Amino acid sequence: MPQSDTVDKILDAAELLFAEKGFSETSLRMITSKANVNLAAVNYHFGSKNALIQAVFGRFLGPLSRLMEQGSKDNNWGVDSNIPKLEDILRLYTQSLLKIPTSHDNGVAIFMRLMGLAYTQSQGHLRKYLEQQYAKTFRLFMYLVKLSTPELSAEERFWRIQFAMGSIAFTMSSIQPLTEIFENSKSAVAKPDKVVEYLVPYLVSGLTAKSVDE
Amino acid sequence: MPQSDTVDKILDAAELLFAEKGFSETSLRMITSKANVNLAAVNYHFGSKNALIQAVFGRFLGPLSRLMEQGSKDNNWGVDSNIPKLEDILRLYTQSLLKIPTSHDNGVAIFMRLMGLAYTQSQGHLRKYLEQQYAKTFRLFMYLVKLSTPELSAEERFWRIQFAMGSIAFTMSSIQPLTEIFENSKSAVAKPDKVVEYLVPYLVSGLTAKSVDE
DNA sequence: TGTACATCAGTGAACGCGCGTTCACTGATGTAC
DNA sequence: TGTACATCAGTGAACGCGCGTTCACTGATGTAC
Repeated sequence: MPQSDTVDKILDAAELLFAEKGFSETSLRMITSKANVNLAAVNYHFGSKNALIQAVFGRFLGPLSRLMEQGSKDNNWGVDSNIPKLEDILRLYTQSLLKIPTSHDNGVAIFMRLMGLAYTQSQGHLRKYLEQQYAKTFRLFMYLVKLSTPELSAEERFWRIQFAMGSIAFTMSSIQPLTEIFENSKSAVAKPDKVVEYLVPYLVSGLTAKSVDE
Repeated sequence: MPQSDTVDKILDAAELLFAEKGFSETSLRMITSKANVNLAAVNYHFGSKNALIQAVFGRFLGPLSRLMEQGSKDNNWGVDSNIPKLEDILRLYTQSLLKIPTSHDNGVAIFMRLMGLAYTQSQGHLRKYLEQQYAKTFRLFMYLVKLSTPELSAEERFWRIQFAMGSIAFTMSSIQPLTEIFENSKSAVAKPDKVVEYLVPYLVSGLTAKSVDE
């Protein structure tokens, strides 16, 4: 045991409970008792519940955004009129998701669920934090999609990206009770990499559909 | 003024506040003070906060599910090998959404936001209520989609419908701060019927994409 | 090497607060005879 | 028509509870001289 793993124990427990119940519905008492640490330890190490929520996101979004930006750089996308194919962008981004190091078995499903919650639960502080921290990654994504779908109007592209975001954030977040995800699910169906296989062609086809503007 | 409009005043206020903040984050005191009614009136008329949440959904899902089932019947879908086109199914369903009578100007955006919240916030009682009340409507939809996409495997169809649900539920629910939806938005972009115009071809194209199984 | 002090992770108990719900009560309207 | 009672919408105040946060404190480890 390292000299202090209290911080990680809190993050691990909080991640699971937030994903299962949501932010407001998870109390610090639930988190600290699951993590086997003192109630006051959260405020000692993180300062507040809101700061803990942000730390949970930072722990996986940091690596994720680095993977995505590195992948884009490795492919020289956007450099010297090197235009990426939409499918390759989506595949890089979804594959990056699967590569994040996680502390639980179903880490990816939990991350997707958390991203879905971040989108829909009105945690003003969290929205602000995510915008500040990851605006760069998001703008890069928008730029690459723009390069690969020149036929779309800016407005239609905007909406289609929103639709696609919805598909992704929702997918594993709310289909079935999370208990089924946590327990070793009987059906192979819920395996994240399998779902990604289904997701990419769906997204490509939706994003490149014939425009209604035409 | 009718002899008692307290019930409606509560539902109107609750609908707006739930859409804006979420269920757990909205207190009965916020609702009753916005509605200008007594705090105890919620428990008097509805019995509990959970029952109020369900009533808010019932008020618009009732008409919606009737519109959808009637539309399907009018088209004779599924009768005498009368197979609907996927685009027509989606168009009927999204048009039904736009037809629900609402008490506010942005009623449809609010409904979509609420559906998104119902999906993602872990309100066990709400999930149970929706399943009980609207299982029939949902099964009809699944059946029609199955008729119109015979080329998909059951598994891939299942996932694609989940993706599509995600797009719909998310779309207007979380794109921009709701304040912008409530205020007379400067951009015509946020108009629900305009967005539906964009949504349908996206969904059709995604749902009918070439299967990865092939 | 020994002593004094500083730092820091962690703790147990309590704080005030806002929450959903309950309860005794009011006052208006309807009903029976 | 008048009186007695029942029904029902609504109310004001209080209830106990769980919440996030705070605070004084402990004890182990590191540092200075």
